[in-house]
Amino acid sequence: MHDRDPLRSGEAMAALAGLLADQTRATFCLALLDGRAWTVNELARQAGVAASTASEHVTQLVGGGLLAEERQGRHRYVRIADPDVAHLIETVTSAAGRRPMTVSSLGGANRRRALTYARTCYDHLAGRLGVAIADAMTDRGFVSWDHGLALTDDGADWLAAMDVRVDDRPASRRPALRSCLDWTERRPHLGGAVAAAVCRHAFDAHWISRVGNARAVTVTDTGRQAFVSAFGVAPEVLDSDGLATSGAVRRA
Amino acid sequence: MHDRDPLRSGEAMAALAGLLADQTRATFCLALLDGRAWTVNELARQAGVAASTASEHVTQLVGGGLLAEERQGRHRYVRIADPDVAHLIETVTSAAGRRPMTVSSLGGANRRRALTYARTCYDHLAGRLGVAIADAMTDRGFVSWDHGLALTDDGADWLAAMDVRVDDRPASRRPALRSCLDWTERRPHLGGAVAAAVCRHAFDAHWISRVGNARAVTVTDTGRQAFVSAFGVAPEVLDSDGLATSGAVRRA
DNA sequence: CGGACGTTTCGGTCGACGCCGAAACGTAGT
DNA sequence: ACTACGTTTCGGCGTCGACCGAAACGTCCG
Repeated sequence: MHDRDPLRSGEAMAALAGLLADQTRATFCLALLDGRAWTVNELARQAGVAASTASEHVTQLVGGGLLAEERQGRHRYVRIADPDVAHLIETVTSAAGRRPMTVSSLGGANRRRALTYARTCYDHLAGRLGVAIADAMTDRGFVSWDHGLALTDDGADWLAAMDVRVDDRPASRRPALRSCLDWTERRPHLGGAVAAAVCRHAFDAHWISRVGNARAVTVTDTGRQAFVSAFGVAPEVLDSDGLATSGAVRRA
Repeated sequence: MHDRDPLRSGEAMAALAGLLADQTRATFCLALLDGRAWTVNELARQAGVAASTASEHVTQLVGGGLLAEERQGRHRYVRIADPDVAHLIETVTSAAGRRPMTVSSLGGANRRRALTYARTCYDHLAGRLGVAIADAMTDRGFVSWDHGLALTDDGADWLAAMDVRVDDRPASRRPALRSCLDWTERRPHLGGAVAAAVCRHAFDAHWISRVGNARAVTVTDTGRQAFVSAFGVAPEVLDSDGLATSGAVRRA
């Protein structure tokens, strides 16, 4: 067994991918994409495994640098370590979603509905609301897709006018805007530092609030007004049960 | 065993990550990042496994949609299926490279040198040359990093003047420009459709040519002139043995 | 036709790993 | 101090999958 060039051999990549290659750990990561900290027990219940099993998995994920932990009393809270990891997980899931793979079990389509409306994706908005925001900002000329995704000058002014502060000097060169494929809408929504700032602002201004302990969020009445007037989102999109798929196929 | 919500469970993600979670398959993917088609035997030798083993791995990767195959006579050529897959692999490797993980074996540092100078990364340029091009295009105002990575109007004009045709309507919304972390330089170079067009043009114009059957490329004399005059790359960067790290820490 | 060569299939082996329950450990609250 | 509860450690079990060599299969070429 002659040792191989570590650069060409996929040692590190295989080790990292191996952390995501287990159904239970993958479920953990998906759950943690809501950006909040979960306890070991919560994760165990989410994935349907024993607490002892969950503990071992969490230890692995923390050891691999994917999760950061914070111990408080008898609780052990874990969350996604940093935006890079969130991006990694998003990339893998969206790649997985677009690939054939065995079969889609089609079950549980009911519970799905709650999540398709509006939810958080790590630290930004996703679901029909997230996609609608992306569309609306495009229509108003606040973001441009022409040469890669970018915030326009108008967009920067508009954010400043709303007093949305974008974290401009984060660690590790996080992009201001990123396109993030939405796995329910099958269309892109906005990620990156700007989208995170918008999401944070939406929570702070009580435009949206969490429902239950999942990723799902609801839009408040004031939020409804704000999204329609300031963002230019079509009102019917915000009907929590509307089947109108908004004005799709615009940037097809 | 009650079945779980397929949206929340990491079924698909675990399956996809599992394809990359094996050292041998990961090595295949890394090798295939040069963008060309390899035969099963070549991959087997690259990873140091038997041909039969390699065949089975290739079948898995093709079945998972990561690789596309093309059979010619008694040969079976495989290549990365599409730019999305290349992006996936790049994301995982760069995430793996920035993570602690066990230990870096530090061996094979010699062979590394050949690759640090200039190489291809799927369909664009990487290595010191790739990073230098990214820096130069930034300095000349052809790309902007302010609000996400974007090609400026000057950049578009400049490309047109050089007769570099960018594939503008590809499948699956490929971004025009992407930042791609370089694992030898530890700094970003340019990926995406624009960078692919530049790379293709560089080959067509004989600015660069492949050396051996690896990812490494050399810069020709005409290429040297072109990179210095048209791109504004500092000449010393193109010295194949120069230790000058260019004018680093510019966009730090 | 017959050999050379790239590829694939098939058994079979072996190690790695996910899972559990039971018991131990720590913290928090009564 | 005693109880409750979240977490962790430890054996042990079962499975999955990576690997190889040998043999079969195709294609190309002399």
